[in-house]
Amino acid sequence: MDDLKKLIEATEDDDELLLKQLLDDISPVFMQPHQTMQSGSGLLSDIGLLSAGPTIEDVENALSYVDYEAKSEADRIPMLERDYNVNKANHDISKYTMRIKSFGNGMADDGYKWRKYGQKSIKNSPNPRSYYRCTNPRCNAKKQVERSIEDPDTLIITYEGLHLHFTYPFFLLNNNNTQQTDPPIKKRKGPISEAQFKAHVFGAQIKSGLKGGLTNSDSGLQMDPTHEFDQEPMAQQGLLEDMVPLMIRKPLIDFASSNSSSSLASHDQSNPSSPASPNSFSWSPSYSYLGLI
DNA sequence: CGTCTTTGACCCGCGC
DNA sequence: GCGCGGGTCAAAGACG
Repeated sequence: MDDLKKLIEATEDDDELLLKQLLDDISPVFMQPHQTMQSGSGLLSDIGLLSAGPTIEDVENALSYVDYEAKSEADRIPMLERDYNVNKANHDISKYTMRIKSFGNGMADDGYKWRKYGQKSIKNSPNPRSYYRCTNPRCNAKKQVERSIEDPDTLIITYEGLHLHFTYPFFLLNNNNTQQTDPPIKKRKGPISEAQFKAHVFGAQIKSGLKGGLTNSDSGLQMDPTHEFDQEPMAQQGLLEDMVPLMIRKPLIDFASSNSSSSLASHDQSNPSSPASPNSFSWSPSYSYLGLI
């Protein structure tokens, strides 16, 4: 509960708008996915389990998609090592663990802004693990990064929770959403209600997680250039951002619905140079907060 | 001077 | 019940 409270407090007041958008997005489209959602009895219950996330299958598909992309854009994902691991507890994935080749540099930089909140040395490993949290107060995403013991060039990155960056941007696709609000982010003022918060998260999860089922893989990447993307220096190094976002993007394909977009990205991104260091890793928070929802 | 990172302390779940 | 180890907090420091 405390966590929830904190999160709520952390949200900004323009969240209401965002919430609305998110809620609007909870359309059948989002729900169609895999069994995780459908099988569940209730939407809420499913979500409560966090099952709203993509399934392994989705991830795999997405990754294969990545490969595909790499061929056409050789420079974009070259450093990715396809080898990846997906941890999942049920059918859903609430956490992504992947290994990528970091050719020496800060490959852990996914272009998003994360705030490092801890670092720990891992037993039997000379390499410390770094903990990152998304800087956007509305986002509970966390990320962990550590260097592989066996291969120093390999980074093990784990994303946990839904990263808004991975979701919103993609909803802009096709439609010009008229209302893109991009609310300028103000500093938090009033907290939103718990219900709102949940709804918010809920919506976000659904989006991002959404499943995959989407069939068209192509659309995943085609986002409308007009939006914030243009300004977003996202994939500078093509790393996590390439992977994770893609994983989620692909599935989203049709979600054009949204409008949400917004801001999040621009907000955090203002600073192109990302803080991530070569060995940092980050992950995000998560569902646990809602845990309950 | 504000923001972000560092780092040790603290918390908590888990296995013995 | 206790110790270990991973995850988080938060004060202090570094940096721009």
